[in-house]
Amino acid sequence: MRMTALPPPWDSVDDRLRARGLRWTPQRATVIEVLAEADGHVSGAELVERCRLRDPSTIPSTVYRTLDVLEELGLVRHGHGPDGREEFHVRPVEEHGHLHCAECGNSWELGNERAAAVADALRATDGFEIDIGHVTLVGRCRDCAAGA
Amino acid sequence: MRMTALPPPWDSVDDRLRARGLRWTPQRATVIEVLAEADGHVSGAELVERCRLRDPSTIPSTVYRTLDVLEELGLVRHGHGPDGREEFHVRPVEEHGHLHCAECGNSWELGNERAAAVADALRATDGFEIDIGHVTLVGRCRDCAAGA
DNA sequence: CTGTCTATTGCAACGTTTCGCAATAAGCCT
DNA sequence: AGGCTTATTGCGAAACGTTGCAATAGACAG
Repeated sequence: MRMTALPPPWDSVDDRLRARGLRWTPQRATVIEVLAEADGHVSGAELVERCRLRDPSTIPSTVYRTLDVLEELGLVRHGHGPDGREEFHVRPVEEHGHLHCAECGNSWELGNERAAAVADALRATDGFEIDIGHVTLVGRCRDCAAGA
Repeated sequence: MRMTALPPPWDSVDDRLRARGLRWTPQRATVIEVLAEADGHVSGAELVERCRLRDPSTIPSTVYRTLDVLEELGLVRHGHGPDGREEFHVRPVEEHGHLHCAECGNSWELGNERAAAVADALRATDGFEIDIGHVTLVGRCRDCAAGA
């Protein structure tokens, strides 16, 4: 039924799972297919919904457990949006963070170099290596701060 | 039934509510009493549980709604723990952040001055005024980073 | 003290995510 | 192809929060 082969890094997931004593199942294949088409950010609920589109018998807990496994393989990373809900970084091409303005509600990405400045500040004071992509930093953007 | 008056800033909450056209109710009094004894950090679930101890008829949604109101008055601030769950900063004596090591699971507070370094780094690059207390920064602590 | 206005409550249902457990089915060996 | 082992699944329940709505009850004016 599948017309095209999955693009890397998704093409060899089945072998990588088996190499670890884990198993390749149709449910996992569904999640992988959805992820392969979803580069960027997706919430857990979105992922479940898209899987259900392909396979109406999809069970949420299976999706979440598959995501856990894929995170161990390094294929996705989970983080948390401004409201604390789960958010998955798919195929993280580049490390980046997220900013969210509590006043106007807008969000921005925090690119590599600028994220590095934050990471450096923490490393210098605490020796702490922050995972900048894990949480959404909340505060007020330049414009809202100026207006208040 | 209450033996002692509430300490500031809790002593005049009723008047401050009324001054805004809001109301002083027994349910809100219960939440205030619990908060007055809980300086520091408390999760939403803990707050509900402690309220239920005083008043078994406590309803969760009422507690959460009261917390929203108190946040508007500036008496509490909500944030998110490493797992994204809600966490309330009660009577924030000093602004501070939180660090959590994903490897060893320990957590630390990020005091005023060190938090300022992070805030400065962001302000310099984006003009973004971070609310450092809102989220728990996740990463690896000095020891875990060294060991890996 | 009574009446009016509307903020708040209680309740029930929902959304997101996690967990335990018994049944199923991958993977592998012969 | 058949059998064994155990990773996964499906399912139900639970934890944490949020939301809509009708009923209740603060606050204030007269």
